[in-house]
Amino acid sequence: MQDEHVKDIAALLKTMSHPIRLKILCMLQEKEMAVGDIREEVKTTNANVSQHLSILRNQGIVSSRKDANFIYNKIEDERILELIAKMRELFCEV
Amino acid sequence: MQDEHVKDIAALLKTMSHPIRLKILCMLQEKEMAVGDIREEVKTTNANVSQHLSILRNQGIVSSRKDANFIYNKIEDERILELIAKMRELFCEV
DNA sequence: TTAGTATTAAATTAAAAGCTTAAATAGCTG
DNA sequence: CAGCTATTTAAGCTTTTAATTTAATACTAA
Repeated sequence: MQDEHVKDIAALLKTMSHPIRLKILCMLQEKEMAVGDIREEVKTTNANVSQHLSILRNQGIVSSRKDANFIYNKIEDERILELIAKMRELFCEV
Repeated sequence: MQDEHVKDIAALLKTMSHPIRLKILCMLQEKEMAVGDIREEVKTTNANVSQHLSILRNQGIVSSRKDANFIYNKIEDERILELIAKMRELFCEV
């Protein structure tokens, strides 16, 4: 693995390494969700969820679409879906 | 994914998300290495490598054996090998 | 247009992580 | 034992990161 890859992947892992952000990514595996929906599950403030979402968007992991008052978020990068699936397989099952 | 898993995996990712530590883990995929060997490749001080290794050991990711003056390190957790292989496949190839 | 809801931005404060340097430990070898 | 090498630990300092609060913006529907 070249240094440039190491740098990029480290940055990706760092973005994913916050419990709230990781949980958001897990929830977004199944369906797209608005900020309010996410807030209910992770038990924090709207503003806090929004901040974490913007970190995920800046990394290119999550994308958003706007519909009326709501902004729906989903995982943009297919590879993240695969990576999380692998982590589930390795660390959650059996 | 339950909250406990989220917490554990987030901690694991955090440990792996430092460029030096990630590079160390990549190097240890192939063979065990002493602190000095690692230092040559990551361009920092012995003390710094040692500190990063102790973080990796505390997480249970890396184990060490002593031989004469040298301490040889290797990846202890098979799942980390698999996870890094997956990351390579997703983010480094093609 | 106004009230209400959802989202974002900015600023502050507190906590954690990282690097450097220097000192300490452990084991080999002459 | 004395000197050398490899590694670890500790202290001090700086930089990042996290969480919270507050203010601002955007849109909808009555």
